[in-house]
Amino acid sequence: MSRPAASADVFAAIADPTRRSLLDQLRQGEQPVKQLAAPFDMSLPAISQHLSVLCEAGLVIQRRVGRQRFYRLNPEPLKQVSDWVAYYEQFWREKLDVLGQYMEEAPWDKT
Amino acid sequence: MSRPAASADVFAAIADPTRRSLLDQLRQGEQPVKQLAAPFDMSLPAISQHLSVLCEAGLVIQRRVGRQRFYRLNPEPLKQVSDWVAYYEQFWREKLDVLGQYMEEAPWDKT
DNA sequence: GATTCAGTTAAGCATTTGCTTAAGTATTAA
DNA sequence: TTAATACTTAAGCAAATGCTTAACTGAATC
Repeated sequence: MSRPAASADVFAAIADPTRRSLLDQLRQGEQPVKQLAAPFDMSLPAISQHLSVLCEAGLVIQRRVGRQRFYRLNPEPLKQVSDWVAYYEQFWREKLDVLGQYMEEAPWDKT
Repeated sequence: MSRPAASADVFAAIADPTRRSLLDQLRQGEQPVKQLAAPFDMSLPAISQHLSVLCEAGLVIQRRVGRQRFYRLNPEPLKQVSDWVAYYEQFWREKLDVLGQYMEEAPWDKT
């Protein structure tokens, strides 16, 4: 595979809620910066900076069209996160199973 | 369910590699701080601070036994991460599928 | 050519983060 | 009771982060 661009830490990239929102928004497809920035109460440079963090993490890819910059999702690096968290999946499943049983057996306050 | 303790941001908690290591280590079971700290080239207070970040995120639970503090994994909050990343799973699968086809058809350098 | 538009880059700043060493708190052991 | 153990908390600091405004670049339009 053609080396995923020396990616900076993906975990750090998705730590910021604004950046996660940007990724979420990009699920709808490739979009120019202005459109991506619209939902945020934040300056354009701030968004631009977030996008370049995502870019360095390999999570988005830039494409220039005239004076616009379209960004699109490149979710591949998220596999690292998925793989890491998958190890824990069994643990919390166990835990929820046990809790589930517990809940069934204990008919008091469940808030 | 008994409210997961007003948890601070899980994504931020797992952004730090030391903290991820601590969690990884805790998969082997409950351990006192000294044991958890052993593999790291870092002061005990530093580890203690990382553990309290994990604690605030609800990812570990403390138990006092004599003068020791045992920490154990509480992976439940990771479900947030798992759920979030799951949305992207389809995207990168698509992508890898396409890439896979491409690779099969292109018998040149695959480093 | 001059202006507008889309966006980035630069500079500055307040806050947060990740560490350190030093000091404090329980608990056990001598 | 004194000292050692197993930590945490406090204080301080350098570096990183997330934002801002101002200045720049490059493409489209007038």
